Amino acid sequence: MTPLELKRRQLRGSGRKVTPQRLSILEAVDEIQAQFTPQQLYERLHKRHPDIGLVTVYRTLKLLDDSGLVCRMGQSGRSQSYARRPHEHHHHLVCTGCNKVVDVASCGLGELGEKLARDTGFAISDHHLEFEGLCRQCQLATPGEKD
Amino acid sequence: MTPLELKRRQLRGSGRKVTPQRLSILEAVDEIQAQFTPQQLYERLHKRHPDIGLVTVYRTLKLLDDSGLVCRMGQSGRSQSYARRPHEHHHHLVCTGCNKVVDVASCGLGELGEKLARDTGFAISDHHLEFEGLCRQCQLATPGEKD
DNA sequence: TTGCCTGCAAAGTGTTTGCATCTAG
DNA sequence: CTAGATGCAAACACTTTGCAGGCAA
Repeated sequence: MTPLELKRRQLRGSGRKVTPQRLSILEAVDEIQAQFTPQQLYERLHKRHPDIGLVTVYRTLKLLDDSGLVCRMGQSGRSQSYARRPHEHHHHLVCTGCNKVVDVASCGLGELGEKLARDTGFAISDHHLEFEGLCRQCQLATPGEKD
Repeated sequence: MTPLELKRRQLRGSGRKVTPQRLSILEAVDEIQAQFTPQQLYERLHKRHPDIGLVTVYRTLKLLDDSGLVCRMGQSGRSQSYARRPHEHHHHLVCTGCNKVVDVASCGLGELGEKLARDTGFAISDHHLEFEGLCRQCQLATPGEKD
């Protein structure tokens, strides 16, 4: 199955209409290694698809997040940021230099969660974990030099 | 040393001027068990100190975060939220019912971090961990009933 | 054909800034 | 006395919404 076909199914699977705009957005999201804001995705997208509006990007990202096809991250600067979503339960390792996002599958936090539940009486339902640091490339780059 | 005196020193210690507004804000922050937005803190503060403006709350929270006296959390709804900051390295357990924030001291993520560093080549500098669930009181409250 | 989707422009919302005034040190 | 702090109002930036036309199913 081609990647494009996969995306079609993912969209259909969440009960949405498959439009060219949505496919383009899904495709672009997959290509981006770093986290991105709606604005950034729009700019990138605009080169190849000048017909896609910023509003559609906003609406589609929210929709894809609801459907679990992209991952909403914290805010970057003043705006909300997103990243591609590859796995089910996962966490992130974010490069503070270039914003690259690496996915972390295992976290081994089950035990700590249980201890916390015992200690605090909370019924713990979820957790979020994020590591940050410099990726290999950014470590090699001259300190202070960006891009 | 009185709590008030402690706050004075904390402010002075970070090289800031000690103003009545800042003391009031620090005091109010300490009283709030849950995470809060600048707006919410302002409303609470406004009852006793009608002379403090919303802008000052924004500016002061940012300043206190820079000085490590409050803790910036993720965004709650559309706005940035904060919480009091009691320890050095710590994490949060947030109640999804009432927004109460419990601090978690130990996290035991050192090992996982080292493994990640080995596997990915990242120079990991920090991590953020947050648990969420229902606190005891919210579990007891009739489901669906808020407040 | 029908209901969801899109793009534009306008409206919202939370946050920041300019400036005159005030005050802690 | 001086640099930093405050409050107001205006400016901003990002996001959402209303609406007419378009398109997937």
